[in-house]
Amino acid sequence: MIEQVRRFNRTVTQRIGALDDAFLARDRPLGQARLLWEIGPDGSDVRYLRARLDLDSGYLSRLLRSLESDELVRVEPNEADGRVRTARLTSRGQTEKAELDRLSDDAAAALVEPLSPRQRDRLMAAMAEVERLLLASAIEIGVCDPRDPAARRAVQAYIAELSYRFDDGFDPVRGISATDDEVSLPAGLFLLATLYAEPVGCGVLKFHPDASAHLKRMWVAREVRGLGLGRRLLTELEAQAASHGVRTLRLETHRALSEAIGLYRTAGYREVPAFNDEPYAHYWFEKTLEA
Amino acid sequence: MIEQVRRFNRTVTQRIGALDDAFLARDRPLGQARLLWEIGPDGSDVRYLRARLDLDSGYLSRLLRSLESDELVRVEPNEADGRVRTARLTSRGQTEKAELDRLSDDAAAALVEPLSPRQRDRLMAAMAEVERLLLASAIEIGVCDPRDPAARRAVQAYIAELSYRFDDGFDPVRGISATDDEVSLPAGLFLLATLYAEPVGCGVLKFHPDASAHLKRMWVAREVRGLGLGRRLLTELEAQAASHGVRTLRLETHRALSEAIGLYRTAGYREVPAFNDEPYAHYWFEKTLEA
DNA sequence: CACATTCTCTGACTAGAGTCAGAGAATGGA
DNA sequence: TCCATTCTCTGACTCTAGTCAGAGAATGTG
Repeated sequence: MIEQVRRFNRTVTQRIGALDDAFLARDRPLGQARLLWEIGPDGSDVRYLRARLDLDSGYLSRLLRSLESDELVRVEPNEADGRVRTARLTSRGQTEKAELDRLSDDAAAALVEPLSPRQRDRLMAAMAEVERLLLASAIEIGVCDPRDPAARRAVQAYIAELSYRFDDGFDPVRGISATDDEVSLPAGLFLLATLYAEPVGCGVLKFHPDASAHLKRMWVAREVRGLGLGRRLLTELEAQAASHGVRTLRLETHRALSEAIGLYRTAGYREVPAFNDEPYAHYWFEKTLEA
Repeated sequence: MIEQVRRFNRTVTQRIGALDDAFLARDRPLGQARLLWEIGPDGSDVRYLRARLDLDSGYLSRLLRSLESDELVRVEPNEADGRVRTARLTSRGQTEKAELDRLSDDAAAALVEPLSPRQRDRLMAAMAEVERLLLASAIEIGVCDPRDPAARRAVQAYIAELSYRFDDGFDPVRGISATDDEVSLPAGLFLLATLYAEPVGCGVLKFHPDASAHLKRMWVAREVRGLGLGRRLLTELEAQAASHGVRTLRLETHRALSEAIGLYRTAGYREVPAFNDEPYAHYWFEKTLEA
């Protein structure tokens, strides 16, 4: 298997990487080209660019100066915060970016050109599959403080999702609580899944004194559904629970969340009578963890 | 379709490219690491390394010096030709290379680690498919002088293949001729397929005064079979023939070459009575080209 | 044997990519 | 208001990668 990954690696970097680098940049240093690309049509704060491209602030500053002297970019103060500066593409910069885009398109087209229509179809399908699965493998899961901004965004997305899907709406304060303290160690924990530092999933545990735990806030972002993230989160939550001495996991869920219900059933949860009065619940589940 | 290629590109270079570069080299400049890798267990002539990695001779020389000063490589004169020098790994160099290998393996393993067994299987299959098709698209086809060393190697491989497959052996001088002059323009042409500058297929045409041409020397290297190269070669030969005013293509083939026979049939060639006395032929085919 | 060619190497460059320390302005919180 | 922090920028570096010209030894060829 590892041999396959490495062979793939070799072929792909030779074929695709070559296109990318020098090619795409048309006499422009790669760093500048990447930056031009990342600024985008609406401009970007310099600090965002720094974080996104993971550049040294001095280096980024110099890159921006050189793009400015080519009149491709304008860097202007941010009106909300005087320390921050915002980079915007000039109209010349937009033209240049469109040109880079075109070259990249051409390179991609040249790649499939020698293939027969059937081979092209198969290549597209296989590429989509590889991309999907590499995306899945790029998702990182870890325990995180619920006060972390990324965790906050995850919970907000979770609430927005439920409000949208429940025919009766969703008001988080009406349900069983999951305060910051309740889902921070040692009382519980917050598990966050991120893709390139963006939150794409979460789940929380509240530990109880009787070696049981309550599972809540299971959420998987729409853009990464179908990648098995729900199951990965659930497995990891169970492992975390077990390592904290939990023997029984309990959870409740809403009838609208059919994928979640399916997930719980296939993961070995059995339906039990209502063990609380959560207003948004229609199903209650329980699973005994292996020692 | 182009969008798919570019999306793939982005994801893959982010996930796989990252592994490769700095990572794999463990504090060693990438150039040195690549060189260490390319020298291989039996050593390599410096000129081979230069051609293979496409490096400037001065640059390569300096890279070798730096590897020598780290005692990873020994460069010694070639006994057969005093101008040529041969680079060999020292035992320390071999250890270092094994270490790079191990890191690369680990990186590949980490890539698949978050996936479920089923996802891994699908990823492996999709990677193999992408790799295969990108390899196919990397094959370049062009008219070439039959005296070119790469063309010579192709013909030799062709002869070796037939000698192996024909139960009655194969002696190229007994068959219909295809001399250098006969398969050079304007009398004919030699079409060569190369993969990374290595010959992997060929085919030749001999033009006749009656607007017909004779097709010979169709060969596809074993390592690239199943990539549709035979059909690509045939299509290109037909296009070349048509552009030289040919209306009728003729060819003969041996009963042992079943894939070729199938290819000719599905490409619109119809079997005709023997039109020559080629001693190794069992089938004769003909196709009228569209104007 | 003379002469062109092949092969490797050295010297003298350039450019891109990136690091590190610190200055200076703006901001936020005690 | 003071002080720590945030954000951007400049100056002074390093390292890798790569180019170009030419020297010098060995080899092949008419």
